[in-house]
Amino acid sequence: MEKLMQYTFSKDERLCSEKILARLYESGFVISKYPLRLNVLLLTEEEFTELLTLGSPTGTKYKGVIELRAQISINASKKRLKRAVMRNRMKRILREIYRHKKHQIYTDLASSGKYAAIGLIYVGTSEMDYWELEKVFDKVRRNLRERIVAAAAPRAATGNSLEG
RNA sequence: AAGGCAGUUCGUUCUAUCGAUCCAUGCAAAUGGGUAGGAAAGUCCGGGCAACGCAGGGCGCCGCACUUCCUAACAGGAAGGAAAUUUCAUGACUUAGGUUAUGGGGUUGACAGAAAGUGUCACAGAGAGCUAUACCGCCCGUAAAGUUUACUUUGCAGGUAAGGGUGAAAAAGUGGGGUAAGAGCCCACUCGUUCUAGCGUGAGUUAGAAUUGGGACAAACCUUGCGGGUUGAAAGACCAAAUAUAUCCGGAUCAAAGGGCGGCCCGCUCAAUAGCUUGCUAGCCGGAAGGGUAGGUCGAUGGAGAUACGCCGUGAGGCAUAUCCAAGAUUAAUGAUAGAAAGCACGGCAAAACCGUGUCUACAGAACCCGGCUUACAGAACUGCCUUUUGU
RNA sequence: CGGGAUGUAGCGCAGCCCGGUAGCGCACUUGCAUGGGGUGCAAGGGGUCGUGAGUUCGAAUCUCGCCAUCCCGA
Repeated sequence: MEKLMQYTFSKDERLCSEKILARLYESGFVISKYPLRLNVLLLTEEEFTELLTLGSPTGTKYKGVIELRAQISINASKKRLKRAVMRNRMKRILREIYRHKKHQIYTDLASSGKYAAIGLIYVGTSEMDYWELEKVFDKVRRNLRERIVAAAAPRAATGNSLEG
């Protein structure tokens, strides 16, 4: 039962704050594996709860069963993919992949006590299959776990640098 | 039956699992329902809507341009006119190739004005534009020479646009008369222009008369007529949050953000509320400038709305009645995966049925909303026309 | 979403307003000069003027429709 609940993708899981997005692309680190590109910004618990209340206008809290650990924004470049149909299709496939795989990222984040803002960008110039893209995503996710573990060890240093 | 052209319509469906968004019900959990196109595209026109501006007129700028109608409006559409082009039939001319006239059908287009003015017409050619132009040629006169004694050649002064040549284009065309040779110089027909009459709402058309008739380009400047206030949903209205008023302008206030003198810069001088460190700080309202915030609601989906039937109109379309509500996101939904079905193509067959195979099933994604235009589009169906073949 | 500009030889550009010959620099080829190379000099080749129509006797140029690229606007 709880397993099925993990596959949701509601508004609270999407990154909407302009402020955080600007910080993400300015000071977040990058994991790149063609045709995907991942911008990640690790956050503290206070920052993340503030982000959640900002997203909902009435200040209502997230009522899901599992605890949220990340917000994501999925994009496809207009320069790489000319047609709007292709851009929409790749974004939808990426969203489905993230929906099915996000619990693995959540467990990685929970093990080191971190929260994250993620920007997932499709930088390919042609369309791809769901299954091909899932393989690439797995590699990117494994890379991300190493980075999270590395960031958890010198915790104070990274936290200060993100503040500035 | 096949192919081509034009037009119209449609443009995949179902099931399972996991989701997204909106609406309704509900305290909640949840349940039920809706969810992309004909072009949503290009952003090429026209409107609605919003803010700001606005005495009236002129100039300028931009756009449009056969006629009548449709429309909220339009550079859109409908019907018509004239033209161009293509095809067929008939007639005439020609040795043939072909040319030309009339009529029918199809297609096409930003079809006002060149007799208001300016400009351009390369190269070639004698000459490229209001009574133009004489290179070759033709003709008259005259002078010289030659001789067959009425001709030839050359020069000079004229006439000539018929013939040659150049060019995209050479100053209406064809035929006849006329003449020294020629010429709309005269005549007939054709074309053009103007006028009159009939028909048509009108563009025009038909008939008659007059007329020598003054190229092309306005998608060159321009002229005439008509239209246009500017900006664009990032318009605009409101709520929340946040901040800092140094400075400048105007006003309110018992008073103060200054006044007076010399022509100006500038200098001198005088006056002023409260506080205290006695020369510094500080007060209200609106605007400019600067700073802060980066969230939400409305605008925003019931409309020049869709469907059906009836009437009017050649048609675009209009009127009346009935029924219906049919996407509404905002880091941006309308999906992903799997499996069937249907269509299509190919093969197994000569055909049908059936079976098998498949890198087949397009173009393409709302972003305030409508009316058009343009462009893209696998495949399917229907209608009209044309061509070819077969049968009667 | 709303504006604007550009497309010409392998590369960078001019010519377009006001129509008639497509040109400049670098690069390329050949020759000369040098013992050889560079440099220099001379000659030469190479362009559907992005694309499809229209106006015109004639279009890179004027007009319209498409295509591609780039730049602005919170």
